[in-house]
Amino acid sequence: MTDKPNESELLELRKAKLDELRSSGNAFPNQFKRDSLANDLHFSYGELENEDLEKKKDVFSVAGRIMLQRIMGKASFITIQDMSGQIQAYLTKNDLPKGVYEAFKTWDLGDIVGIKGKLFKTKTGELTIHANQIELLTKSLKPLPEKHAGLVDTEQRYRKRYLDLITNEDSREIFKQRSFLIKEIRSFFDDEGFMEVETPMMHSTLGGAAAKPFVTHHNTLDLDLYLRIAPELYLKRLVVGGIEKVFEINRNFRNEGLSTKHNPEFTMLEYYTAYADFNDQMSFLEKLFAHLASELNGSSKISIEGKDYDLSKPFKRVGLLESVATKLSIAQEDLFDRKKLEELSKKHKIEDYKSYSDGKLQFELFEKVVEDDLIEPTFIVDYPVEVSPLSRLSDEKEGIVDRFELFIGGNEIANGFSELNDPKDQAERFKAQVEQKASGDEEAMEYDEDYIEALEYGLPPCAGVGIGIDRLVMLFTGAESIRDVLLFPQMKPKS
RNA sequence: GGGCCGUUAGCUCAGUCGGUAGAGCAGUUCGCUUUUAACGAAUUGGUCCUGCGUUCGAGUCGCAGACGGCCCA
Repeated sequence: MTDKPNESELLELRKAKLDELRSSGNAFPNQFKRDSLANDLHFSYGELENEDLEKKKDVFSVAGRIMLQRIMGKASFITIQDMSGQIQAYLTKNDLPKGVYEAFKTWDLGDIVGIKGKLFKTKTGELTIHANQIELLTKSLKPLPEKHAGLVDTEQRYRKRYLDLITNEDSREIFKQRSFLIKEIRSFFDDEGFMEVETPMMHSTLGGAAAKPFVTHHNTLDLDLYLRIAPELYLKRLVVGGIEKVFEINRNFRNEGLSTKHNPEFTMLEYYTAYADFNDQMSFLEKLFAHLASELNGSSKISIEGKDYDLSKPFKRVGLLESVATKLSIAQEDLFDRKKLEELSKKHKIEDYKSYSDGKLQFELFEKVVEDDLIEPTFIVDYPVEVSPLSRLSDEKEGIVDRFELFIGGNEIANGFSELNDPKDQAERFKAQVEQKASGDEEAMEYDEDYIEALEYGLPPCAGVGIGIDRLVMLFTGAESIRDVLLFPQMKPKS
């Protein structure tokens, strides 16, 4: 937003204050050194009494944004906020250098200050820094949102996330937890002997997931490229290359609508383990989730929709067809009867169902009727091969692949399978994808010749998993919208 | 794409039946040396999202649009 021709009175006044600072010296000093964070002081000295604090005689320097102020004639309290939390400072005319208190009184909420002084406790027991020095480090020109309610307007919270972060502790907490979870995931995979990699974000061949892509253009190569929809095919090339345990945490881009569960760019964890199968990966996921819950909350329990679930217990495992048949109170065989399948598809409003294969219809029905009800952590297994072009065929079940998806709280959280490492089979699956694309499926993959060649050198038996990090964070923080776990969710520009 | 809801001061929100636009916070001025959503007194501040229409008169009613939220597809 640019300033309007006739700027508001508030802005004008503060700009005048800043101009005065400019004319009387450096308005944006950069020399102040902080040695303490608010919460560290509370932690280290919060329990001490005034006698002990007086004996210490330590001088601390803190810095942060003025959030609250209680100004009296010759003494004031202000509350400043830094990245750790808040601390109160006590300023008196007599204890500050000449003229500083008078200058301070012209400062505003939102200004960023540095303070030096000793600690003491007020008569209500609040740890406070008694300033013998205070310096205005950055003048804030725009007024902060309301001090009690904070920034409430959802749109503004997303568009001006910095204001949301300044005023809403809940929001700060979610992003701290997000950072913590990702750090824990990294250390978990590190401990398990995985190597983290980064693979291309710009792909010349589309693959690794069923999704519509974004297209961009490289000028000097004069080449259209896709923003990646998944890193899968590159990560498996790395397994061919001998990185037998590999993972990547990075962005994927899918050209789909926006919703409380979808953002066009989102963060995905994918990992691949050589000499493991999809059953091993389900066990591994159970271990990962129990670990994350206990590291984040100190307990393996998480709360979903007001109910507690213990992630240290094995998750339920249910066959996809079984779940659909149970939900619809029909026999599983009915899901192989083309006529009955089409009737069900029509009834549950699946578009274009006539052109879909049986397996695709079974999968679509599952998504329509079962998915939302999978609140308790549940592995759905036995996926149709038609919707799993990169998964290894089951040794026992015809038309079924060694694949699972993990659902918690009605959301798909993870997708994993034993990897298809037969180059001939993979080539045929790609061809089928190309045919589907030709017949109008915008989400189908392209034929990746280079990947087939990699498979021809030998991909060891392996299994891989993808986890949507944003949805994982939603799960662990209880956020109801993906926008609440993304610092800058996609928004339409305001004209 | 469809339905419902929202958009009023910098922020949080009222606004009755269509009849001069309101409060709290923030700001400004004054007072106040242990306050803490500091307090007391005074006071400034409006493209009522945009456009068109109905009407003597629209924040309010109608139509169209923008942006956002929720639900559905």
